[in-house]
Amino acid sequence: MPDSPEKQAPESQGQDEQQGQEQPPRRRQARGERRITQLLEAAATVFSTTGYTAASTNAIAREAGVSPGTLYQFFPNKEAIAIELGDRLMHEMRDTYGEALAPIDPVTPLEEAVGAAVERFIDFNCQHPVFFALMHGPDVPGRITEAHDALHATLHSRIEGLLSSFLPDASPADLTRTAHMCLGMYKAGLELVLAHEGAEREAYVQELKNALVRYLDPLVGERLGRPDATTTA
Amino acid sequence: MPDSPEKQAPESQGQDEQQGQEQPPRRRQARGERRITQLLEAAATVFSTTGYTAASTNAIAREAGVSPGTLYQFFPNKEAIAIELGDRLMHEMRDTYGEALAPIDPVTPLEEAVGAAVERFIDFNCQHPVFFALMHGPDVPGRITEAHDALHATLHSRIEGLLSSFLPDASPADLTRTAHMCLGMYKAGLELVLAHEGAEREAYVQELKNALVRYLDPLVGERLGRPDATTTA
Amino acid sequence: MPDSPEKQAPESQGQDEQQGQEQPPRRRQARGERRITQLLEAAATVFSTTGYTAASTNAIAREAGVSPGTLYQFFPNKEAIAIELGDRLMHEMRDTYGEALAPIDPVTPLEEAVGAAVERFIDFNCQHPVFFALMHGPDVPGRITEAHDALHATLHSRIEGLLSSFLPDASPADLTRTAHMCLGMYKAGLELVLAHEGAEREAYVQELKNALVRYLDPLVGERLGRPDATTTA
Amino acid sequence: MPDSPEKQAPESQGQDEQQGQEQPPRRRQARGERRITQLLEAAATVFSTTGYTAASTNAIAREAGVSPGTLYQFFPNKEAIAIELGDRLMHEMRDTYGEALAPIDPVTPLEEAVGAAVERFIDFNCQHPVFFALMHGPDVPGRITEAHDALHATLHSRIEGLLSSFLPDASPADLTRTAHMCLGMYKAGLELVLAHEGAEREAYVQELKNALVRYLDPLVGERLGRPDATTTA
DNA sequence: GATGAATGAGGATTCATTCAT
DNA sequence: TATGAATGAATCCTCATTCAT
Repeated sequence: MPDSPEKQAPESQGQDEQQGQEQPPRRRQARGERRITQLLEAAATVFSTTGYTAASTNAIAREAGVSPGTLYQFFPNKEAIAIELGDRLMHEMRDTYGEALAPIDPVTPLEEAVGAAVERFIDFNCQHPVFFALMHGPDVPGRITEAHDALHATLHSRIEGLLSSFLPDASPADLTRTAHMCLGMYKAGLELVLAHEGAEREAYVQELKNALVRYLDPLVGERLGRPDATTTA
Repeated sequence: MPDSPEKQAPESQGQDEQQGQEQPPRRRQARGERRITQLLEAAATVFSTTGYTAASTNAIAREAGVSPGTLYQFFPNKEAIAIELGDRLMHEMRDTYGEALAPIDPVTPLEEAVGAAVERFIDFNCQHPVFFALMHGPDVPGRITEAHDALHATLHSRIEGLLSSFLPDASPADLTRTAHMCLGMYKAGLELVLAHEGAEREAYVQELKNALVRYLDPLVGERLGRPDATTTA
Repeated sequence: MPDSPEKQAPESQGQDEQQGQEQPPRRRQARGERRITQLLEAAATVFSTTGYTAASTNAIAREAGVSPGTLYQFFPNKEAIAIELGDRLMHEMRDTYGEALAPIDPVTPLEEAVGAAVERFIDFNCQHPVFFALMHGPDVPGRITEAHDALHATLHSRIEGLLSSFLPDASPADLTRTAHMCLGMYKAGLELVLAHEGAEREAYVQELKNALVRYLDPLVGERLGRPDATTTA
Repeated sequence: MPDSPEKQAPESQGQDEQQGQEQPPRRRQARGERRITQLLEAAATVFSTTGYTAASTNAIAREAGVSPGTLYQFFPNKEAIAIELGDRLMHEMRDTYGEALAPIDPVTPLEEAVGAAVERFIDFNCQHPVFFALMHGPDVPGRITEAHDALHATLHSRIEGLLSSFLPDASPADLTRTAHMCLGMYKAGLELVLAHEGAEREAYVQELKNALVRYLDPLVGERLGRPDATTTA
């Protein structure tokens, strides 16, 4: 993991520290920050192109136009790159869409909320194709991968947050489960959406929305005193 | 499929070498057949342990207790192993559960049909953990892998077949799309199911069933002139 | 060779040896001989296709339609195959063209003799493309290869024989040297001839003849009292 | 040529690391350059020992005393090594003997010119035994190898250049053909020369000269108005 | 920080050869 | 004889990582 924002010792060799910026060490940080961004962008490209497992650190360095040594000056290994990349993605998602996946007015109809969330989710993926690669991660279920897991956890908690306003009475366990199911459906749907184009893609988007709305609808029945809500419980 | 084109299988062979020696002149094929089975079992283990991408042919050979050369006498490469493995899995699924995923009596309620299919699907996966690894395949979306694709296609067509009896009026395109969605939901749900145990696992099984039933229910409402389409309860 | 050529190989059950051919053991030999021929033909194909060094015994066996084990029943290794192949080629050459490369009437003009020899040599090569492969052999000069050397020696002695009638007064050492030069030029020319087609090929054939005639002409000058044989001095 | 595109060679570097450090910032390239030289020398040894086809990259790395990985940092494969090696040989030949194989004074007698060229050619080969290995290349005629072809083309064009001053009136096609023949004879003769030692070697050298002179003599008859031009007939 | 050279174990795959049947 | 399975060392090449400069 790259140096956390501060944490940045002036290190050795101080020959160009003369010009009086208010924080001379900042300079260093800025350059390092640029390198990191550069590397992460390269990693994003490589991950989405070849997949996480098959991606090589050398390939990432090459794509970034730096030497392998440089890469290892900022990241201790491939995993760390993925983690940081996931982190930044999550931050960007938060910055772009706010704390919850969608601002939920309690009276927003479910379809609308789900529809908006799906749209945003897909948009985000189209702008950041790595997202998909990281979310699927190394193709083994048991193998726990920090990067993948962190991303997953973040997404999960966001969805949980979103759902909690729709399902205020659900038990935590149920909420967690429902959020997992939604995330799973999201991922599955996303794969189908990305695999198609044009009208067919739109059809899959709609299908994903349908699946989610229908899945959630019976659960939110109690909201606003809807009378028919008979669900699994 | 291993490259030797004879394929004169002694009929009665299962996973082990019990079968008697009816045809002495062809005994050595039997040894090869056994090796193939053994290699495929080893591959299954390795694939499920490390994932398809990270699995190495040497690891498979080692797991099977043979030399790398032996593996290559039967399979030209990793992909071929996966293909054959997928093939055999599909055959076994067919042998176990019949041509369609479930025999569908037109009056079978949707829940029942879906429930049974899900149960079987999950059972099958528990008995053949490779299935999961093969279904997820290499972690890149674009990269087409024959093995993965073949498996996918087979599953998809089976689901389509199953659905077609429920949705006799759906257009082919809709049917295909719906089947894809179901398969995606299946896969997503399976991942969750396998990630849990005991009661929690059961809860996820139920959740998967719910998701599928609710997704499909509005589509099959017209079946048998049901006017009210109220399902889950 | 009583076995009909159908390839019916009943293999290891010896009940049909009763019918009294005059030499029962002959049977075996005949079959073996056929196998050997078959293998040598396959080897010829593989050698000319991939070159001697890159040719593999497995490939030869496959090309011959037999198992590797069978190949090793007749030849102890790749080298032995090449040797036998070279041997048979030499015999065939002898059978086809007689003991010397050309029947040399002492009054045959040099051009005619050389021309005929070149033609035959090239014809032979076109009918037996392995010849070229074997003659070039493994691409190292020092590495002594029995097959290649035997072939070379045979060719050399044939050329020597041919030359001796033209150069009756040459010392053995000179004769040997001249024969080596001729063989070298032959080989070099052959390579060029084979690399071209049509008219260009013919031009190279002519060029090869020219080179040889001009090279030899001064040496045979004394024959028939030709007066002009002044060469390099 | 090794893949690093900078190539900012400090000019004065020979086989060893004498040159001073004018450009400190680029010193590490020098190490790489040294490695490349070292690898090429090792390759030269291996190629001449085992032949191009049988040479293995691992053997080259071993001979150079480095790990296989290091070799691949500079060359993508065996072929590339051969190409670079051939390139450097051609450059060295040019540096040593000038642009044409020999500076041709129009009045130089043919024997003299050919004799000098042959001497140089053979000397060069004795100092660079790889040359032979590269020139013979992979032992299959059809298989085109860049390295071998490049070397051949260079040599051919040099010979063509040399010949053109002797045969100013020859058509391009004839010139090309004649050059090919000369090169072929050179190669064949070289093989014989290298296969012998002492006086016998000298005898072969002489024989090669004879063959070439006699081959070319009738073609250059017209030069300087020599009236006696007796050619092929 | 930055470079690029270096590593060596490990990847897939092939091959000459042997062996049980 | 013939088969084809088996071998294991050797092939080429890649990769994550380290290190001297």
